[in-house]
Amino acid sequence: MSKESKIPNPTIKRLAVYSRPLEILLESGLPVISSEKLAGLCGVNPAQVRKDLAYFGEFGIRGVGYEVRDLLNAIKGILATDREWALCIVGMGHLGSSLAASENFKKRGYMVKAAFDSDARKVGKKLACGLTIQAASGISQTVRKLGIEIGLITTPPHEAQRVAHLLQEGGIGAILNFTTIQIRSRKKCIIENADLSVKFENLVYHLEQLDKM
Amino acid sequence: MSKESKIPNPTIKRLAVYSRPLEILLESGLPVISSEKLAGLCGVNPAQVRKDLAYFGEFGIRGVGYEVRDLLNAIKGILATDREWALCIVGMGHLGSSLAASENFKKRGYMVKAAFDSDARKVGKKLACGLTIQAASGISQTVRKLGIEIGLITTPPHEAQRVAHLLQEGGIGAILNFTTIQIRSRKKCIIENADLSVKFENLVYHLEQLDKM
DNA sequence: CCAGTCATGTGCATTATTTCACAATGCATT
DNA sequence: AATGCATTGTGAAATAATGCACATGACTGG
Repeated sequence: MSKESKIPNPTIKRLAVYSRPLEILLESGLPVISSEKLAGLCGVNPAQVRKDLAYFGEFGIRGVGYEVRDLLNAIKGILATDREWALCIVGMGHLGSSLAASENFKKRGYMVKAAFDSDARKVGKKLACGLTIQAASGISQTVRKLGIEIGLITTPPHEAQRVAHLLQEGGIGAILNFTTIQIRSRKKCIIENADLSVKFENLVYHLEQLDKM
Repeated sequence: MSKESKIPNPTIKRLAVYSRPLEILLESGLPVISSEKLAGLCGVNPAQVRKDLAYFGEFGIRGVGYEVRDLLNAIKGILATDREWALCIVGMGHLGSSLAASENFKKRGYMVKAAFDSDARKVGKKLACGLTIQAASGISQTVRKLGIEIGLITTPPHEAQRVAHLLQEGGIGAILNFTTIQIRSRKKCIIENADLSVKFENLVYHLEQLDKM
């Protein structure tokens, strides 16, 4: 139904990247920036910047550039980061706890509404952010009751699939999977992987290539 | 000089993904797996699996599949994850600390050899992993002395560029940048970004698209 | 009001990546 | 040894993403 002329996924990722320097430039009071300057700050091609933005409308002024404030607002609107999102975290190990504690997320409107763990010894513990760790068995119920939209999975790999299922039972819309296994789902639910070790191995491969030369 | 017929980067990332189920399958004792099954486990196309592997040689047996043990070893060799790598972490906030504490990394051969912070109140503190937090000013020296190959930057964004410079001064080979800004470098140094908020915004954009329908 | 300058928006060529489809080949069975 | 079956390895087609190059439009100064 939607006419959406299919936006490439890399474009969405880059919009997020563009928004970072724009935030800084806005604070520094710069009124206008060219695609060339912005591209330089983000390490991409200027034509790429213009094309990415052009998917969503004409935000620039020919011969001048883009108004920093307007462009940033436009991007926030496109990415839907101009509102709050309700989150939960499953798996209160080192990573899960550090995410729960992060002030950065809250600042960006990602509100951690619940924290779960399947380890009975952790359940009931109070986190620095004020939340109390709940039993993983109650995930579906809590997700539904609190209207949680995004779930972070930071459990050991073998629990990830089961947890994903529980989250989906609760009607969650998106999952960010930090574990090393791929989650499979039948329900309509967006699943994004954030397996750090993939990043590491990528790095290490390229390092090794350099060494060989 | 190297004839390397240019391996696509997505291929490298997928090799890492393939290795996860293979590790599990190896433990479970399965001797052989087909590209179709492996592809299913990883959520990719079977032809993709075969082509990815074919870049590096012929690992399969026609009519049979791939021997799990051999294939896993081959992938580990390709990715260079069959040896230890020396790491340091700069920025001992929530994220940096949780990475330092992670047993997973150590298990995979990523050895955290040093931890830095520019906050004088944190310097000298002892971490659970046994390391003592050092002053950021000593980064170059320590990196060089300990032969550290990979640096993780988990500082606030405005410190990232300066830290990257210090790491490079120490002769580091690769940087994994967790901050929201892009690092620029003149030296030959591999820089990979692991900005979590980009993942979030991607998720949120797609969620919003679904809601609109 | 006109000419000059600058930077956007975009059609098109190029490059990169994925997927198809099938020939080649190993194994099991007779 | 020959036949049938299963699954690889791989050209070639299809799809996706990037980058070039230039026409277009906005602002400036005379």
